Amino acid sequence: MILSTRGRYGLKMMLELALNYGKGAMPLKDIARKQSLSDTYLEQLISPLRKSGLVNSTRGAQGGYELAKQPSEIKVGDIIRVLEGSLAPAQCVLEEEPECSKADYCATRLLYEKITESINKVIDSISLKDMVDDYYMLNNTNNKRRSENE
Amino acid sequence: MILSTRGRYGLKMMLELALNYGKGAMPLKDIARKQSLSDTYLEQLISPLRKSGLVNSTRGAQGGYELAKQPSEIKVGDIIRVLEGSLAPAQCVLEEEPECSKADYCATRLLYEKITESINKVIDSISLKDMVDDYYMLNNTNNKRRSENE
DNA sequence: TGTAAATCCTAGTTTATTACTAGGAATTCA
DNA sequence: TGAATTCCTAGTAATAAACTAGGATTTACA
Repeated sequence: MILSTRGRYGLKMMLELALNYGKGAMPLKDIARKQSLSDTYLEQLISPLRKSGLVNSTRGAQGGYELAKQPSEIKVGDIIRVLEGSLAPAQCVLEEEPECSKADYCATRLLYEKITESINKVIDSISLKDMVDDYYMLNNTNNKRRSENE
Repeated sequence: MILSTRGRYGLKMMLELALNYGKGAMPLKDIARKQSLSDTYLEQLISPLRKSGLVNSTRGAQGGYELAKQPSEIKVGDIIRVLEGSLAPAQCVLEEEPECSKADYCATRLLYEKITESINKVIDSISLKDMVDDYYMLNNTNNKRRSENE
């Protein structure tokens, strides 16, 4: 499994905020309830998202969170990198000056670089807007669960 | 980090065996020494590789391990999947009948499927032979460390 | 035929990471 | 003022990762 709950729950949260985009602040408890997740845990995850400028918060009663930019301007990669760190297969790919003390390290590093590049290409090409579009597409054609549930 | 030491050490081992391909069995201690890794730990990793038919073993004195197929026939993906399991971002991608109880699960699942597909494309297109070629290419142009060291 | 060099197997142990929970301070609207 | 909320720090419990230990089995070779 590449993503831990941090990344997976974080993506769900951000999708929820994207669905709510333009409708004002959404309290964390609402997000947690909609996704059946622990709100105290989500609190831990949304904190770095706020600090990295992806979401804005409003404190106090009637407060909550909202996206800091348009959904189309937030890439899945931005979210994942904040919550999981870089999705590299090995440390050496992340270093400025990787010390490949043996040549065979480099042969595996080439591989790791190719994997990293390929993952980044995907997660940096998909925005929250794309996910919202997918969401509505799935919702209208395959099922009506959301409207039934809520 | 996508790969744990299992995958990373496993790849190193297999690259070592690929470099030794055609020269008979190579004892695990030699591999461990060349890669500066614990041989008792590598023992644990090579066991599933043998059981999955990627390496053959010869027991007893003068025994060791060798690739069960030509390096060109062993893909990096074969090795990684044996040692790490499938590189999927989330469980639901691996399931036959993923139960997306809410539609938004599906929107993230589409994303996970795209990531999975992209990773598989890379790791299933690179063989041990490719890595060996990279190894010699790096060794001849960038450095001579290996020949100095051994 | 004995011995050293190997693989093979099972079961531990330690360390690190993940996945949370708890409690309370600060802020803001009604 | 009081309820609803974010914000912050520190803990804890559970799980997974990264090894280690010990011994049984096999085999080449002197």
